[in-house]
Amino acid sequence: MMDMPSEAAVPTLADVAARAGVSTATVSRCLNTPERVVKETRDRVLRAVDDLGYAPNFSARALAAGQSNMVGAVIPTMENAVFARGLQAFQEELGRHGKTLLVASSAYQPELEEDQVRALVARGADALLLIGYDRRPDLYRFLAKRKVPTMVAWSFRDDVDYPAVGFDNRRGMAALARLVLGYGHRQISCISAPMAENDRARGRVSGIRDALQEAGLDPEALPLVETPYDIENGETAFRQVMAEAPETTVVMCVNDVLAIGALRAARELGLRVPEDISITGFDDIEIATLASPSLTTVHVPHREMGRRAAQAITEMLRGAPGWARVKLPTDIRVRQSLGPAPARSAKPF
Amino acid sequence: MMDMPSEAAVPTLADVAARAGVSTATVSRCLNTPERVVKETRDRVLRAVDDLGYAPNFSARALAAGQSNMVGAVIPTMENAVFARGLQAFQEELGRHGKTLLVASSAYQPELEEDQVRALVARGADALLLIGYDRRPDLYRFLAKRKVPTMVAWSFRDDVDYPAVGFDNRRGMAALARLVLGYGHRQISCISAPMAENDRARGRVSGIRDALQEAGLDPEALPLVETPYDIENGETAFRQVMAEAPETTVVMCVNDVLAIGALRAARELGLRVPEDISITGFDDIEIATLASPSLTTVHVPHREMGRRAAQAITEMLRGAPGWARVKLPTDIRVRQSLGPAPARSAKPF
DNA sequence: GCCTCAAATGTAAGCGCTTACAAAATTTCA
DNA sequence: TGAAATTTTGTAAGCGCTTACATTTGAGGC
Repeated sequence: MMDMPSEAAVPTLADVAARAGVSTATVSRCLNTPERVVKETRDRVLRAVDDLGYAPNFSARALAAGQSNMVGAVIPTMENAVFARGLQAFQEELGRHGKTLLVASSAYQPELEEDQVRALVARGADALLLIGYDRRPDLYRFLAKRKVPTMVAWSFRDDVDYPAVGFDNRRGMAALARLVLGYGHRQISCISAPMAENDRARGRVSGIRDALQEAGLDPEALPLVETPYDIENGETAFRQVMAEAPETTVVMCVNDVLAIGALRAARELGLRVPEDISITGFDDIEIATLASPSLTTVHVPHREMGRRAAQAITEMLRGAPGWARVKLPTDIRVRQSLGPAPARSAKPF
Repeated sequence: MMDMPSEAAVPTLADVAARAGVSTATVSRCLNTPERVVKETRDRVLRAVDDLGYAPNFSARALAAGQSNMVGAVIPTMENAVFARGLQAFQEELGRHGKTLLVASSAYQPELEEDQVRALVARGADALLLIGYDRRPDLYRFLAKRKVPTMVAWSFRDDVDYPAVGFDNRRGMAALARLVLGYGHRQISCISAPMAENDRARGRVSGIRDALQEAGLDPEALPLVETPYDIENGETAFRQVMAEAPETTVVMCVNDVLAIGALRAARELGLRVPEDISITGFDDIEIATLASPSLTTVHVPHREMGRRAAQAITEMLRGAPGWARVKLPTDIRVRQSLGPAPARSAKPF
């Protein structure tokens, strides 16, 4: 090995051109628009490419062509499975269209998300995938000014005219809440992620309230604890809920991770699920089936969402007219953690 | 909105220079080596940057400077938590050093991994993080030729002189196997991921054999089923193991995901864990604690590995002498899924 | 006050590629 | 058969930035 004198320098387009006896323009065309080059020349060029082990320099290409074939995504976290599955599908589909995915995570911090977005744009991302709608108008303005096609995922609102591939968090949760009510529960409590910067959490909580209202219950009376996304926090929150609203018969969590925590806390408190108390989640990630008892939750078509998002972005990049808006359906997976409301001795009779 | 005539073009270094009344070189220096510019000028330039909302074009920067400040990582899969946690830490630490992470996944396919590596290099990755040692010499040669500093993670071998941050898969598993033997088990079976292209799986299986040998048992007699990384496959494999070696008292799986599958299959078969059969995993990902019974497994310091890998790569990039080699310790987490070997009626006595 | 030397800034040459536009080669058709 | 139309290839001008090297400016010493 020992550092060859030089020679071994990385080959460039010009080297290929020289070896094939053509101009750099022709080599470039062979690589990008082969049909515009006569077969004989093309073969010669491709042989040179092979011989030299040439690989294009994407920075140069991006600079010259004014586009990078790279799309960026900023997700709240890489640490759990919520986004992993959808993102994997997103990446696969992008790959099919010759594009690369550049992922960044914001750790659920809005300022960090802004930084990451700007960084991705600076790095030349042709388009962006963002999670949910909640962010400062500034950022949207920046994106519009730079003309970076952007798409929202994991959320879908009929009333906002912006490219999106997602589902209706509110309706999905409302459907589950109706089912819960159907099981006879009247004392519903809720554990939510912080709602301030998170339209998905907000939507889900609203969904519960919608169902309460329909059932003639007071939506504002819903006992609610907010806590960051984390199993441990789910445990703590469950304890808090049970302390504040001991008559609770079902705890609806806005995501599976919190629900798993709640499940664990219930066990520690000696409460049987679902005999003594029911618990529900949202997302239907892997742990929902693994937990025991397994978790009743709202299923989200993660992979399809990723795939559709990639297709939509590809179309936007091709300058397709109109805004891609795809609303996917969610459905409910009834598992062990939800049961009929117990008759509570604490209840007045 | 409606497409402003032009004007709104993205500002460049030259625009900033013009507005600040300096040369582009000075602006560049303000951004990259501020200490080489006198304060007064610097302030003026930075104000111009702000006014214009200038953001550097990284493609151009990468092209001109010959380095991208981007490091790539190719992991076998994004779909489960094994790599997510470590990668998150890796990314955070890189960010601290002003570098960005570009992730690609190979879906456990060697050819795809090669493609991804080449793609990352073409995209200008300054350095690469790869999982495990197993890959064609070709690729290593390519990397050496292009002089891309590369580091192996999630695996560590004393006998291979290559930058690595990992742990000794073999020793880690051997330790667990010794513990298992200590519980009185003599009929050990194993479920492994495909070992052909996966040195981690191979190492772990060897670890079991080491312990068997020490205990005076025949390491070659170990019943072994290989199957791809997936919960369902773990279930199937468990059934297969029990069919082929019904006297088994403990099934050691080379990772938690397969172990979870085994756990589930055991339940379906009406076997109590750990009373009738014990099951162990490797990795200590989240589901290990969530499963019920919880999983006895080998704990891997994922976050620290990611962090250290980032530090090591940063050093290599700074041209630090020698090869960064960090071997991290693993330890055993004893949980419910491992119990004493049952007295088997099938045993001769 | 003048000269030396260091610090600050400017000049301009690329980095490797794409792509208008021009030139050359080939085909078409009267 | 030759001019026009068409296809293929070449020429060269950037894309936005960094960085040797040249130049200017200012400080310090006598």
